[in-house]
Amino acid sequence: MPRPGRNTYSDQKPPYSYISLTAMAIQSCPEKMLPLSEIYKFIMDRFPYYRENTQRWQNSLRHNLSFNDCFIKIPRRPDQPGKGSFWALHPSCGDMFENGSFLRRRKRFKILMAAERLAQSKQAEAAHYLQQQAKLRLSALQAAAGTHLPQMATYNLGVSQSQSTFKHPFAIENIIAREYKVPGSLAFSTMQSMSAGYPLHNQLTTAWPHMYNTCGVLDPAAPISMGGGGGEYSAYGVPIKSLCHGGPSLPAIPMPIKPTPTSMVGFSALPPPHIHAFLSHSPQSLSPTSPQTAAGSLQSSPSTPSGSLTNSSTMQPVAVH
DNA sequence: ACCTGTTTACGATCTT
DNA sequence: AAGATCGTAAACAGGT
Repeated sequence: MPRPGRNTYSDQKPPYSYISLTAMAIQSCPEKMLPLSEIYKFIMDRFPYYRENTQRWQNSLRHNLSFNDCFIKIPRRPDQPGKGSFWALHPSCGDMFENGSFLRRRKRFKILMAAERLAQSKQAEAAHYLQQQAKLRLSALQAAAGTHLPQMATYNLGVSQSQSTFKHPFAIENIIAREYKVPGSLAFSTMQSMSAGYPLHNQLTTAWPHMYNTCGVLDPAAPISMGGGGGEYSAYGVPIKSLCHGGPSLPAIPMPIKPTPTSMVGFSALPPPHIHAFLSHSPQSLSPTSPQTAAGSLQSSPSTPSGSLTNSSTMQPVAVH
């Protein structure tokens, strides 16, 4: 693994996949969306390696943008003249990386097809039923014992807690600032950040607030088609295909290769991102970084040591198969 | 012409 | 070994 210089990886190839690099770029801007040219620029600015052979890697990068469901295309509004569309991260794409490596994802982010969603909804029903049963038993126990048993964390879902402190794992300071801090162990810290949930709805409400309902969750029932303007655009100028690659307008769910123990329990219904974030975090892991601004931290204090994440078991968002 | 975006194909590498 | 992921090349279409 190349050891980075103060700000960059010098001329060596950075240990990040194009997906990571693109996500970094998108995360680095306040709007959480960037046109292709700005993504190029971000990468070239920070990684000299990519100042050469631009044809090659830019082609690869474009391929990744189109091919991977974790990237969504947001068309420019009439008041945003320029070439090409904006690119953003899908609200549910955060849980892609593990192993502490940005070279390879734990699983590929993929949008579910209708049949898979149906199977999932059935699992969700079962999960809900089991949860209700557990609640009932708990209540019965409490009543019988006349005591107040501690609430199960599962039922104690604060919504606001994770929003203000948590930084998306693709935030540049989360990726680079901590990299190599403690060789061998830092990757693990980063992994914790990457595999945890995050309130991506924050950024998406910025990028396309119209697609979010009051819970801050991508709303599958959000206004879709609006006649007249060409048919394939939502009421807010977002092309349907952009929101859901190659399929109906359904929320995307990361698909693990294999169900994990936690996901097998029955939490197959993907919780809203903010709840998922809460579920995925131990209290200690909520503030993974030192207080520094999200954008621009790379330039300002790249060597600033940041707090490492504590180990916490992560909850996989969904089980399919 | 050039840029952007999509798609297909293939080989390398890694994980299970 | 099989499958998943990644990187690369290339063809093509559409827009500016």
